[in-house]
Amino acid sequence: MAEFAVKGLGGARIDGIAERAGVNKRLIYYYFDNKEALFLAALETTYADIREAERELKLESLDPPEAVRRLIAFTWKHYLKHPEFLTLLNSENLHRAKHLKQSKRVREMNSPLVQLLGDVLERGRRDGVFRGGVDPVHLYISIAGLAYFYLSNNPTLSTIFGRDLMAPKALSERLSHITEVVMGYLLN
Amino acid sequence: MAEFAVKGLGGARIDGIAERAGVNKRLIYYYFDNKEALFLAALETTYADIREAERELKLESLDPPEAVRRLIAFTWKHYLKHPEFLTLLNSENLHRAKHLKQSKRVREMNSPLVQLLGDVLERGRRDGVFRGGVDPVHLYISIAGLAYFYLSNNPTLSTIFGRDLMAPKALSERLSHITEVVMGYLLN
Amino acid sequence: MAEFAVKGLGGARIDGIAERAGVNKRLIYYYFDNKEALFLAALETTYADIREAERELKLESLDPPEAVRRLIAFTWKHYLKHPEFLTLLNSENLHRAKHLKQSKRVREMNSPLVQLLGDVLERGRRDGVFRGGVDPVHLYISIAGLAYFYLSNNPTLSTIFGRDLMAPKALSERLSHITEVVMGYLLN
Amino acid sequence: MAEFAVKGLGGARIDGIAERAGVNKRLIYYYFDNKEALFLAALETTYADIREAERELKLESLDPPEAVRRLIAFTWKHYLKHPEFLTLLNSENLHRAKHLKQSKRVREMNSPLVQLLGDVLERGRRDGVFRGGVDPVHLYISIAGLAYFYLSNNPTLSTIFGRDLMAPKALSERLSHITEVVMGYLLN
DNA sequence: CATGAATGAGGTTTCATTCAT
DNA sequence: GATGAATGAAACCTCATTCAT
Repeated sequence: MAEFAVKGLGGARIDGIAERAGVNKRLIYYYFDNKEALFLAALETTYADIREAERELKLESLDPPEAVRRLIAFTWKHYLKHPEFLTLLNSENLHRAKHLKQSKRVREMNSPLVQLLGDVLERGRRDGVFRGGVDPVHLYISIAGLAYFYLSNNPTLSTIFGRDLMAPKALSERLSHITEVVMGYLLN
Repeated sequence: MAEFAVKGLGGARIDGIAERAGVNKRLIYYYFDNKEALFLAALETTYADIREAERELKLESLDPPEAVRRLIAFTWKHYLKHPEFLTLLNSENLHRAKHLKQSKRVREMNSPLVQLLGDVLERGRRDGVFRGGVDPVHLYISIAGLAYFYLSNNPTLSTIFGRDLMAPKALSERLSHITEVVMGYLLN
Repeated sequence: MAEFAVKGLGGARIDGIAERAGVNKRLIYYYFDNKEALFLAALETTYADIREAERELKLESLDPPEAVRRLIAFTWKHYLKHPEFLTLLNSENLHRAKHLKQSKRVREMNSPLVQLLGDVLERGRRDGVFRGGVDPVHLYISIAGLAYFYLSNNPTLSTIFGRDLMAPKALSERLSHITEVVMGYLLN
Repeated sequence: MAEFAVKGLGGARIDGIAERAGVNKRLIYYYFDNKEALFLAALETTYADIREAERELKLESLDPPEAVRRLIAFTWKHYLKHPEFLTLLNSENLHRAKHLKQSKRVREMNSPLVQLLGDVLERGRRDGVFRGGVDPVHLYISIAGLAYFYLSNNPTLSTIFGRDLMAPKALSERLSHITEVVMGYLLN
């Protein structure tokens, strides 16, 4: 995962993976058919990790605004703690999701979040605190995008803006900003 | 650009580039030192393209809400029309912006947009239509992120959600959604 | 060694080396970092060979004139039998000894000959058979040079003088000549 | 000549030669058929240079010991002043004198030195100052070899002996040494 | 006399993968 | 379960040379 995360699928080296793993290169082929199968395994693991974490969220037991705030914070922190998730996804998108499409495992562990977010939005609308007509898929993508893009594109953004966007203060400001944008949009 | 966009820096092949360009492989080395120098040239060109397009925007002559809507639509359409910009940037971020940092050209053509967006936000606040305390850099990154992530991660998102997010209808819905999110956040 | 000897460092071909060695080209890179590292290994081996041979000389157990004659004959025969030593050295000198300077191995196996030759000269001087004031380093270089130049530059010398200087008779005459020059100089 | 001298025939680059000459690469091909023809031209020029210089020697007008001393000093100084001569010759020998053999020009300008040296040796023998039975070709090669090897192999020798053999003092000592060796051998 | 553009052949090196044990 | 040795295909890059003007 580390090798793929830092170098991408194409840039990763079997030699590098073997060394990081402390095993002989040949052993990798004992367990995995080829490099792409190994990549898929890494991808599946990162998806499993995030699904696992999502299960702790319990959005259904919170009042709607709090639930959304929690989802935002969770997303932000997970991406921050798991940069390999971002780079693995970028690699997979470069390959037009060809591995993901083959993966039974990932298809089986579909996220409950969109469903849960839909419920939260509906509750909020009924309570009169949220606006109506919000597509939970789009909102989910927006929350993800607001966090993902900032972190994934950090090197170019920091360079272009001449500002260290990974500094602790910049990071906490970003979380506040994302929360304000989403809540500002949702709240009546 | 096309080759780098589809395959990434590591995956692109000099042979492929030569073929697409209709020239001898050797000729590429006549003009460019090596693959990375060529990549940087492609990157610089895409930056030049977007800066060129930005100059047509004239945000300063519009009333604040209209100016923001225009910036959003511009960003969305540019990304949609120039998918290579997204993948080149992803490649560059995978390499921690190492080429960009070396590029005098890119540093010289810094975007006027953040400055202009700051002016628009200030005007809107004085007019009483926009909320105060908005950092233009963060808002700019948010607008970009809302569009970028949807398009760049489209293959995995479409797969995960089991929904064709590149269908024309989905695309126009996305633009509306982004606009609503940003305006919902900004407007008092 | 054979390939480097015949073609020089620049002219040697990895393909040629692989073929001579009867192995796959790729295997060479399994054991050696690159062409220059392989060249250094060849160079180190030739040095090891001559040092090994030098150890059999036992100059210290001979009377001085005999010791010098033996050193001359040894030098001559070693060069004659190991033409690759001459060409490898020429290559290395063309590169200003840059590989040799990096080589721990060669530095560690410094020749005992200069020391031994110094002892022999001193003994001869005390016995009254040799002249005094002879720098063993210069004498060593002279013995080497008298042999080396004749053999290394044989193609051009034979061409210029219109005389086959590699003919057996010419070779034995050369050894006699070198011996006479050195002994004529040394003996009182 | 400079490029060939520093890099050898194989290592020299047409680009490098063009740059040093301050002309377009194509122009070289206007005057010379190919790289080897250019190399031959360089080689011929260095030979012409040394023949030109030899003509100033006038050995026949000096008494024998003085004539030999002068030849030694001349050889030493010429090699020292023209290091390119040494490296060009080394290259040519690596190629087994194949260019030299083709060269009409070099064959036509055969050195008068061996003939002259033969005369000097004969005069010296008749005067009773020189030993008899000295082959002028071998002596000529010896004088050359004593100088050539020291200079041509200087990088490796300096490295092996851990001593800067190109220092001014070392150089003047070398000339003295060579002179002593040759005169010590020749004089009765 | 002079040059910028272009090229084919071939060079070193890399890399995923397999063999043999 | 584990490994050192081996390999074919292909990658990037180099270089002498020629084309067109």
